[in-house]
Parts: sequence; C-alpha cells; structure tokens
Amino acid sequence: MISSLRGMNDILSDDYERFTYFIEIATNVAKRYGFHFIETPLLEETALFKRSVGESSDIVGKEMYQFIDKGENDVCLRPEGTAGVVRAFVQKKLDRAGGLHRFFYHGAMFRYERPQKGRLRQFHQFGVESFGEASVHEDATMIMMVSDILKTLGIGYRLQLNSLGDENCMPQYRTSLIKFIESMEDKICEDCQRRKTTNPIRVLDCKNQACQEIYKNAPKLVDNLCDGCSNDFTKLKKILENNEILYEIDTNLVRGLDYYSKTAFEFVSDNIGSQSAIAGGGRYDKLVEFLDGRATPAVGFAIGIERLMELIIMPENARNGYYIGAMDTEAIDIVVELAQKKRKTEKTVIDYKVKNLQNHLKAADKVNAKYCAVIGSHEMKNKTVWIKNLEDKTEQIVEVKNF
RNA sequence: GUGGGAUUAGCUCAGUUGGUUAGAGCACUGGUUUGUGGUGCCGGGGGUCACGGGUUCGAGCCCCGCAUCCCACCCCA
Repeated sequence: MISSLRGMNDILSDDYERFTYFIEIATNVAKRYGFHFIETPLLEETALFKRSVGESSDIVGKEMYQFIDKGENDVCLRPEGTAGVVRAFVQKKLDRAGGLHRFFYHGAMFRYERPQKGRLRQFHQFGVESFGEASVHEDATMIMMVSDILKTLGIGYRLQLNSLGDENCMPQYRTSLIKFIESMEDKICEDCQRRKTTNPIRVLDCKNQACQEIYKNAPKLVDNLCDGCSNDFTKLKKILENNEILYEIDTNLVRGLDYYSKTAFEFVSDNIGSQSAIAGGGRYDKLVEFLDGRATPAVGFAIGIERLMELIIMPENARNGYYIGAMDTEAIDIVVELAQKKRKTEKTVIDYKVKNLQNHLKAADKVNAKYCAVIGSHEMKNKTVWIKNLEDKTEQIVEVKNF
C-alpha cells in the first residue's frame, strides 16, 4: 500500500465539513471588511522567500521544500502566504496605482518540519493582507477581523500583543540587546548562544529557567520604542479597549519572519497542545520595498486552519432533502427518473436496491433525509409516490407527474 | 534535527507469567412471517496483531531495526 507522505493529510468527511465551514465564515468576514480574494501559485522562485521571510529564519534555513525544476530554476513550495501576495501586488504594479488594496487568501503551505499535533508538513492557512494604509487603525482592524472570525466560530482565545519597533528604534534596541547577551554569554544556554546571531530577540522567550532569570535584567523592547512607534502602540491599545477586545502585552512576542515591524500579535488557545498559536500577524511596512516595489505600508495576518479545526464545534445538521427507493423491481426505472427530476432543486439520495418499507425508512434515516419517497406495487398501480416527512412523521401520496 | 510513548477489525479499545481457532462496543450488512425509521431482538461479514528481522517447541506478548502517529524540545499558523 502506498500511503501519504509524512505530515501530509487527506481531508474528507467530517474534516472536510469542518474545513469548508471555517472557510465560509472567514470568507464572509473578510468580504464584509472589504477584502478581495487572491490566489497565488503554490510554487515560487526560492529567492522570493529568502528575501522576504529572511535567510536567517528557520523556515527558509531548513524547512523549505526546495528543488531545481526542469528549466534549472531554483524553486520552492510556499512556506507561507504573505510573500506571494506581495510579489503579485508588485508584479501587477498596484504599488504604483496608489490607494488601498485589500486581499484575502487561503490554501496549502509547506514546511519540512517534524510533525506533531497542530503541526503538519502540508497545512492550510487563511490570510489577509492590506496594502497602502499606514494608520494604526488598520492594525486594529486586522485584530478585529480575527476576533470576529473566532467569535463567530465560538472559539475562545487569548490575544498577545507587542510592538517590534521600526527602522528608527529596532536596530538600536537590537544592538543593545546583543551587547547584553554577549555580556552574559557564558551563563546562557546553547540555544540562546545560537540565537544571538540568528534571531537575538528570540532569546527573550527561551524556555530555560536559568536564561529567564538572566533576561529579567535585559533591556526591554517596549521601553526603547521611538515616539512614532510608541504613540501608535498606545493608540492601538486604546482602539482595542474601545472595541472591547481583551489583550495581554507580551514583550517577548516575536514574529519568526524577518519582515515584521511595529505591531505584532498572536492569538493563542490553551486547548490544542503546545502548538498553541492559532493566528498571527502584524505590520510589514518595508516588505514591498524589499521586493522591488514602491514603498507601501502593509499589515496582515494568517490563521492556521488545522489548528482551528480542532476547536470548531459544528452546528447540528438538520434533516434535508429526499431519499428515494423502490419496493419492486419494476419501480426502479421510475425511481431513477424521479430522482433526476428532484435533483434539479433538492439534495436527493437514491437507493437502487429493492427493499421493503422498513428498510427504506431505515436507510432514509441513515442519510439524514427529510423526506423518504418510495414506490411499490400500490404506487405502480396508481401512478403515485408515497412520501413520508421524517421530521413530523406526516405522510402523503402524490401523483408521479406532480412529484 | 533531539529525547520519550504508542501502533491489535472501518472507529474506540481489551487481550493474564509467551501456549489451541485473537475478542468487545460502535459502525457496516441481513433477518425480525408479507408496507412504517431514528431506540427492540436474532444473525453475518470483516484481522498479514503497522512493517522487516531475531530468540523460542511455540510470539499479539520478549529482543533488534524501520515507518507512522502522539508528547516534549525546537519552530510557528
């Protein structure tokens, strides 16, 4: 037997119902906020992710499905969604068109990681990207969108918030943090020593107790924001409070992708194991420029669909449509004909087997039909159909031509 | 990539110190005397015990390898 590759799942039956239910709700919310669907390729030039996500990130450094195609192009399966959307935005010259451009997307992403609960090699994200709006109101809007989606689904969450600063304050902070780390280098764990060069800010949320003690004295990002960033962060918190969105400040919250600046947020759930981030996002004002576009402020988020699916409780399925069957061999042809007719307007499940009434009713019940329609010898004689409403148990006999 | 646990029917799981033909519940399927379901009763099908080796008279059970899943690290959605 050939089975699917490690970390790559089939989606069917209940999972599929859950999946499409989520997409429908998220899509409705995105549309209500004035966002438009965008589909970008699953395969992109490797350079796109190296330049956007960043070569130092784990995603690019060791998790990409990267290969040389038959035309000698260095390509890879997308590990995340933002880079492709930004690439499309620049390629379509929307950066030059000016104005606001708001997109949403959903689809498969690929990362070669060790699978565990809530972490797959092929997984799905629903994401939103907003271009051209520098106001912190748009940052707040992103958070409110996620909140709306989660509320509609009845999913509880904690919102963690941070500001990563911008080109004015971040490099300065980074330097002083590195200086601090270097002064403590012999006391911190191996992971942190590695992080010093790859992603120094990451050391702040090291799980190691000893490290945490040391970092209590480290310079804090929130204390080092420039006026612009600091004002925006204050404003953001105000907007969220006005809209009754609870948040907690997590000064150690870092986005793993290099392109983020200023607002960073993460929605986490305590009910799905250690892969607890169900949505994350933030502002990335420099990314369009990095990808050769005209400087354009931008902000976005992505939701991990599989992680969310663990938390979705589906509404009960009401009975719906018809079940139709024959109690006589001679009736089968008529039943098939009637099913085709009914299918133009209703969900109709047909059973080709001849069964007695009891078994047809059982079968109708099993497929959750609202009506069970049956033709037997009586009905054949009178050219009628016997129909039972399985909800209120009422029965009726209608002429075949009126079915 | 590192460490730990698990793997028996479609699903959830029993399976004694290694001992005849590997079980249950659910699901599926048929019947329940002749046209009334979801909830009664009786029956039936379904297993290379993940896979590959080894020890043994004998392995679902012990040993080694491997794959996958789960948990933690790591990383992130």
